[in-house]
Amino acid sequence: MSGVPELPEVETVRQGLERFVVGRSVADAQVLHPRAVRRDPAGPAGFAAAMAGRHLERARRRGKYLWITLDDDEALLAHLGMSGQMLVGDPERPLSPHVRARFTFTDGGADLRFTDQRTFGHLCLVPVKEGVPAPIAHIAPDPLEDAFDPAVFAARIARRRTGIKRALLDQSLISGVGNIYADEALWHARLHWARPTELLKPAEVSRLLAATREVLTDALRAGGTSFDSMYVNVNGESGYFGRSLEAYGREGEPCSRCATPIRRDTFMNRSAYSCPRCQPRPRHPHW
DNA sequence: TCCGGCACCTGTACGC
DNA sequence: TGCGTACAGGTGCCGG
Repeated sequence: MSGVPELPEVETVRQGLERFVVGRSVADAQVLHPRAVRRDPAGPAGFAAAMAGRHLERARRRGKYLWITLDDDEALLAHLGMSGQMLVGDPERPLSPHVRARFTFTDGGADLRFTDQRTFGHLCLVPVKEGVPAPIAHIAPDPLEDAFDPAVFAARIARRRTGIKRALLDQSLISGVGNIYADEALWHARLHWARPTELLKPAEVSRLLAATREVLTDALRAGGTSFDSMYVNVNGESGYFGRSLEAYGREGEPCSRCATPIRRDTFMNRSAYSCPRCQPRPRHPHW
């Protein structure tokens, strides 16, 4: 199975869309699985009809959301979910079983296929207000955007009453951080995932933010796929699998700083990996 | 308003 | 071998 698209992979996809589909006009749109457009009030037929003939202007991203602007007021919004990919290639090639939506273009060139094994991803045609698609207006900027304000982030963290990892995963506070990079950022910042947000020192919050930016930036650099031809996958498969992770998925392996075995805890029916020595458990954990 | 918990989905790994 | 179950994950939604 290929990896979950994290922010660096989504950015790679955005760049691929910018290169291969932006500037072209949709001839025909097909929805092959209704769940792919479940967030679109127009439904599969309405979505497909509304996409036909549209000109694709720019590919943009916030956190793990992607959108292609269609004009000043509307955009095609996409989330890759757990397994989504955007594939660009020969329009005559056979349809693979997990293609959920397909777009052909008026120039007759390569088509665009949204494939998604586990169907957590989705597409929808949405209004844009002040440069942001309406359904994601509640999402905070991601830490690599100019719009991200560290002071606002710190102030909001201080008002929270929860654990720091939960806060890192809350897209309304900071977007684009998933389970993997949350654990990695916390390891770099030497903070335990259950540290109560309201008790974090300002220096710890800024350390965490710096670590978050660092892991995302490193991943972006390592995950940058080059697109040599139109017929490559516009996805981010060379993402975190190509890098060494310090905490995530390393239960029992020695911490690279202190050699203590990495610990795995159950967290939100999932996992949290940390170094028991570098990231000591707080006195009053917020599980 | 804030917070925690769960539904959604399917391929893979593992135990009996 | 084959079956059943646990697990992986982000996000929207619901209830307290």
